[in-house]
Amino acid sequence: MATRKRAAAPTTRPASSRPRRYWLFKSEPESYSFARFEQERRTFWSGVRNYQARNLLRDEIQPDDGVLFYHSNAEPMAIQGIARVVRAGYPDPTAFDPASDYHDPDSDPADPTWFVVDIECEGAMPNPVTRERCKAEPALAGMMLLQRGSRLSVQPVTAAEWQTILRLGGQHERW
DNA sequence: GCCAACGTTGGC
DNA sequence: GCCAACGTTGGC
Repeated sequence: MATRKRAAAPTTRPASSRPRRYWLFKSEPESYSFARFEQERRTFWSGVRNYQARNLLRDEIQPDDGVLFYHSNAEPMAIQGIARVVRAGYPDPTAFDPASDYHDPDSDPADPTWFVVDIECEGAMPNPVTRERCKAEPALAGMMLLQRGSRLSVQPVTAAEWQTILRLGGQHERW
């Protein structure tokens, strides 16, 4: 730092002034389905054990951001609905729970390795947007989800992709 | 720091 | 069930 001041300037802008961003969260329905999420209405997105995804959960994903809920390893593979981020990243409690499938004994509660965000259900797609449908849509050709070898379970979605998917899903009035 | 072995993800 | 792609681990 070039100079020292008694009070440092804020290093981040308030979340409210930041444009809304969009994300896609993958879940295998056998593990956690959109139907269950719809019933529960709110959940914390636990169990992510990949550093790239962790960085997004910890640093980038903010309240009011939009989330596409995608079923992977499923029939059909599809974006089933949308959610809204309601709490920014905080340490993943399952990492500290020896009884959890996601337990990570190397994660120190004083310096946590893994993070979650809270999301709230905004509703199912009237027409779930299948992976096949996405692949057929030229506007979605650049989607991370569709890139060869892409397997990030929490990934960014552009505003244009978001709008396209909501339109295809019949949800475009909502946001 | 390299890289081979291994484990996982997830579409097909 | 197969296997390509990717991430992690650990010996050196």
